[in-house]
Amino acid sequence: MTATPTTSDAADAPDADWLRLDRQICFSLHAASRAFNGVYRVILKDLGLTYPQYLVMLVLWEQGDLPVKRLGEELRLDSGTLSPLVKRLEGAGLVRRERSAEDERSVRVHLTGEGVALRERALEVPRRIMTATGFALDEIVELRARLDQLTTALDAAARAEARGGR
Amino acid sequence: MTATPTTSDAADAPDADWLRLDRQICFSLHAASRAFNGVYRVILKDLGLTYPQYLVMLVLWEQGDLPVKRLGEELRLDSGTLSPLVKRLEGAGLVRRERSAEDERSVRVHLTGEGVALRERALEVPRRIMTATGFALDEIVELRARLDQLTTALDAAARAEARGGR
DNA sequence: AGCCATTTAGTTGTGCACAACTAAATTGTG
DNA sequence: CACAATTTAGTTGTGCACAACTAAATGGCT
Repeated sequence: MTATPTTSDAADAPDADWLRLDRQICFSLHAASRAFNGVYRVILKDLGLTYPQYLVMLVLWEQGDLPVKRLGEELRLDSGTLSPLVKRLEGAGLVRRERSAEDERSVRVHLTGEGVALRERALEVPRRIMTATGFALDEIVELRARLDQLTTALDAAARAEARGGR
Repeated sequence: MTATPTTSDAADAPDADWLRLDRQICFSLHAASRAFNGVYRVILKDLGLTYPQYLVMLVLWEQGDLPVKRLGEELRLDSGTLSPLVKRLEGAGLVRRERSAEDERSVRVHLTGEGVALRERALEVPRRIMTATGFALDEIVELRARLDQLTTALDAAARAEARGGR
């Protein structure tokens, strides 16, 4: 925004400006994510769930019992995150973990009666979140589309960077 | 999106639909945040920095030496996160921590020569990130504005929820 | 059958986020 | 001045994210 002596072309601004801009972009996303997390934290406290635990329960409510592998695919999380998380859900009595009979490697996560029952109390959560955002439904949907687009591009780029480097 | 027997008013869809929508919204933001983090992780590995450490360095490069308190305000982080993070930066030789003489409570974070020097190598980071997003500059700026708007609303709502509850 | 690569969970270690708390210095007030 | 409230860092404990690794089961191949 400020006048820059080095160059006047917006697409090729001085590095220092890019660095300042970068601070604003990456910080914005980071902050938004944590702010969202904070709202969910407050609202979900009633249910005794954390935000990632809520995500797991949403998938189970929607799709029924699943092996840990499938849960990880749905949520883009690996076993290092899911294993202890699911154990905590089991400790809370919301799910059971059962080794599959056909494939002994696989562990299927089942909702307990208590886990199914919790869904009733969760039904009010989305509306409270919507209200908290102050956004209209179509704005949310559009933002979501853009974020998904971003995620797809970033995932591809991360893989490319990891491979080719530089 | 599917036909719903219970009601036909979009603004008052059945709770189950809202729950499914919620899963999509909160997951999108969560995933985008982690995807962004992943790209930064790969790119910053060369510099020996994590994403939050990079944020701290950006603030210091931009604003010069600051007390921990001010850093926390800039980044929306508390001492529980910043104290160990800054110590790791100190361990890496990038900053020094010094108790203020005027106010013994305050600890000022100073860039070392090495910390200042690292800025040169960081100058290429923003362009690589921009490329990774696949977004044009104006798209990024617009997304950023929307995210900031979201953060502001969410922070206010979290405070309101924490107080008034329900 | 015997062997090897793959798949699936889990474990370990590091770092971040945040709540709840402590300790020390400072400020305000009677 | 004395004392209570506030400010500033730091510590502790819990949970998430992810890399790197292990262990066990499976499937394919010769």
